[in-house]
Amino acid sequence: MSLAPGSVRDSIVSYLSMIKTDASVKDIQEAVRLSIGGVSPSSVRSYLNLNTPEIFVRVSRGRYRLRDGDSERDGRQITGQPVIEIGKSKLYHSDCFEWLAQQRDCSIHAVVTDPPYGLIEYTKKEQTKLQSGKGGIWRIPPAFDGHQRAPLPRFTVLGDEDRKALYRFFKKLGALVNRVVVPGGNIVVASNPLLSHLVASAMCEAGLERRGSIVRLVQTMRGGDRPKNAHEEFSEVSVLPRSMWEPWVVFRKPLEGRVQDNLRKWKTGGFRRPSDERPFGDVIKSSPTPKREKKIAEHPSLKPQAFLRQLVRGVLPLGEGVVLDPFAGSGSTLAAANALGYESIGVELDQRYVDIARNAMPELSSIKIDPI
DNA sequence: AGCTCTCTGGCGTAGCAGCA
DNA sequence: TGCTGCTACGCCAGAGAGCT
Repeated sequence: MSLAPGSVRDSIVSYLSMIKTDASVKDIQEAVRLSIGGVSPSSVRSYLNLNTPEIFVRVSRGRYRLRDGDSERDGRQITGQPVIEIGKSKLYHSDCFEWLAQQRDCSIHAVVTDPPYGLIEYTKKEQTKLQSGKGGIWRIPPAFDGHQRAPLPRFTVLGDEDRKALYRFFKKLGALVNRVVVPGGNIVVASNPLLSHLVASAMCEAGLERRGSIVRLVQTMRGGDRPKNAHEEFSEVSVLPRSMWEPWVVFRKPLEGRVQDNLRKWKTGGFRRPSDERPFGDVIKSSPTPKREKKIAEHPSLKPQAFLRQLVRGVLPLGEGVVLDPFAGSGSTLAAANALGYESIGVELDQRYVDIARNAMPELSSIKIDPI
């Protein structure tokens, strides 16, 4: 009998995580048999043994349990003190899902974040390859004009299962955020034209209201190409539209009463106008992230301060409250909030980006940007 | 971006040695 | 004697790289 790769592993892990204690090899074998059918007993024994101590702990002869979560293993914290505190900004080194699960209801007023898309691209393995500049699924755009370009994630490598995983990822995020954010709070999530519909439907299913998109007008390197192997024959064709914008999907936690009630009680329920005369608009002219900012914070998807500050300023209608970035990266959103005098919290899983954020946050927030 | 080809490494399985 | 620990091995999905 041929099993799908990983099914024995998933079955063992699922059983041990369910019983939350140790079990005998015999019990584990029986659980695997009930779960996925007849499996060679030696496969189960072998799998347990080969993955001890990474995944399993051998409690005694013939007895195994699941190793405790990552947070215990690599020193990351779920709650506790922030690892970086600059001005009114705090950065926690943690898994944001674990971190959000520990937070009080209604303790955040807005969320601005650029989550990891593709997921594959942001796994530890692919990140290591990206940092080493060799291998991996990050695509290096051609240097046709003599300029070296930064690696881009290849969203097209996502298959059906990856898209389902992405949907689950955003639904889980939406549910956690929905509890932690106050009624009327804005949640703005960076996306791209190929995946924004998935983000929107998952977050809405989690209970958030979709409130349109904010368009970051920026020339990207995605799409626009002529048909492969027929460039000359179809020189007038672009297979996929060249992306000249980036959608930031806007959600709102359902209001409690009227907008004015929310504004009085929670300080949320709308966007802050750039000026008395101008409403907050859904198109923000932008440009690629300036070199000097990339030099300060070497993160593959760093967004420019000029753009982030307009966005972060807008999400707190009265300029009061706490802005959260659960995928803080090198802390650029926190830097923008700090420059505006807003209170902000970031959560970042990767120690390397936390290390970068330590210097990047004060440096990015001290950059002078011309008033809007 | 997307296709194709090569080849690595993860995974499942078989089977033997040794322990309880 | 039965169960567990451990090693070797083969398969194949998918990573990596090159090309258009």
